[in-house]
Amino acid sequence: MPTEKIDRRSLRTRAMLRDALISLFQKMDYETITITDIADQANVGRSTFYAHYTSKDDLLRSSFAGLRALLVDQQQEALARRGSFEDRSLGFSLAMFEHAGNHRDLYRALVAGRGGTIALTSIRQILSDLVRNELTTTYDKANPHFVPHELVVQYVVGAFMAVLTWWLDRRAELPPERVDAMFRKLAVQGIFRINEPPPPAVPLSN
Amino acid sequence: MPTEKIDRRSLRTRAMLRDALISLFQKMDYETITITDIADQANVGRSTFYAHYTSKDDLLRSSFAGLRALLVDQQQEALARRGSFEDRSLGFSLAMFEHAGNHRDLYRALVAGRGGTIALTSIRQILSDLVRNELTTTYDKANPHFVPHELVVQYVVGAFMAVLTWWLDRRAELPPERVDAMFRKLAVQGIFRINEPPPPAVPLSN
DNA sequence: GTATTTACGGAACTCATTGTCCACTATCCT
DNA sequence: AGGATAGTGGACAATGAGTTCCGTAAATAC
Repeated sequence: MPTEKIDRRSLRTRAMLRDALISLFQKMDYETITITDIADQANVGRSTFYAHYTSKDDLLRSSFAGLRALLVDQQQEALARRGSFEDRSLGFSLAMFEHAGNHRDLYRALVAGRGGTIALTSIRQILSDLVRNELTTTYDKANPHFVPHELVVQYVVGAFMAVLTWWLDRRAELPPERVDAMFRKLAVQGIFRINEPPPPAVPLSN
Repeated sequence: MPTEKIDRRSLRTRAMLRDALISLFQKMDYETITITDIADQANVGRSTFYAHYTSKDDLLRSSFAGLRALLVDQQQEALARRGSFEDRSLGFSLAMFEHAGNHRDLYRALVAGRGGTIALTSIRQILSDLVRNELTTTYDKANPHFVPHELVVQYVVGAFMAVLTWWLDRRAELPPERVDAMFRKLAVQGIFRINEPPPPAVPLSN
């Protein structure tokens, strides 16, 4: 069992520190937040902070456990569905857009500053694992030995992260389903046709 | 004329500061570099630094002028070429891979640390401008009013940056032409087929 | 070539933050 | 209840950010 009975006090203060960081995130840039700020906001001694986390980054990184679980679920569910390849692929996408949309303010604060780096890196890491896993069960069989596996993973996740941050910067005006559909159309058609001949000339007539 | 005759001494010290930062980049993380370090490395007074730049970030950002010019050239050249849509599209890609490959050590140092953020953001900005410009002359006509213009820009640039950093992390083993080809195949086919029906079922037989 | 303008150096100073330490207290666990 | 564990708040040295000032050096203007 992974739960090694941690003292309630520890759990409490850790939660308070997490919440404090999230609160501060909405008020100021991540970089300008100091350990003192966090400790004050959490009503906790500064030395207490160091008893649990080694740095701001450490604290931030530790706050991405739930998200991973959520996305893994969604992926499993999508893969288990019937339907075309595109319907079942990239199952994390919609869930991620929705999650980000629901916590829009937080995410936008995250993405904005330089501190977004850690957050985005964490998310990127989670998504990379998902995509990598998904591709081993699908893409590989269809397109063996053509483009390095990991290149496709990075391509897809990079594109996704870019669309996600763009969407958030735009105040998430488009409904999640729409962005999701657009992203996946771009991505899936790009990924699964690389063995085919190039597309025809551009249809200027219509 | 944009050159407002700047004192030679200024030009010299600015160059020395730039070089100093680049040197230090190879030795230590961007975050751990201090203004003092830069000034020392450049053999310049610390106050002199502040006479020219307001911060480390400011200095770093100012070091991306040449790159932009190079990439714009490449794009123009590629667009002027004859050939298929894919051949002419995304003309910055190969140039960027080659530039990064030639200055591999520097780029890898840039990408590695957290300070890469500023560098990567600068590059991302440059590339976004290029792609946006390119799409207004091509993509728009082919796929009007379907996916927001800017979404495609972000999608492409995000994917590119991800592939680029992955490639650099891998010590740039693949030749630039290869990565370029792979990236553009993924990107172009993904971008220019969004009006067409979905791809056929996966060819498991072969 | 001289005068004027501009940049440089370097020290001094203020301020904010980090990270560590310690003795004391509060809380939990069983 | 009593030992273990966690939290408190203050003191501490160390580091770096910016700013200011003034004497000196170098470039530019004419």
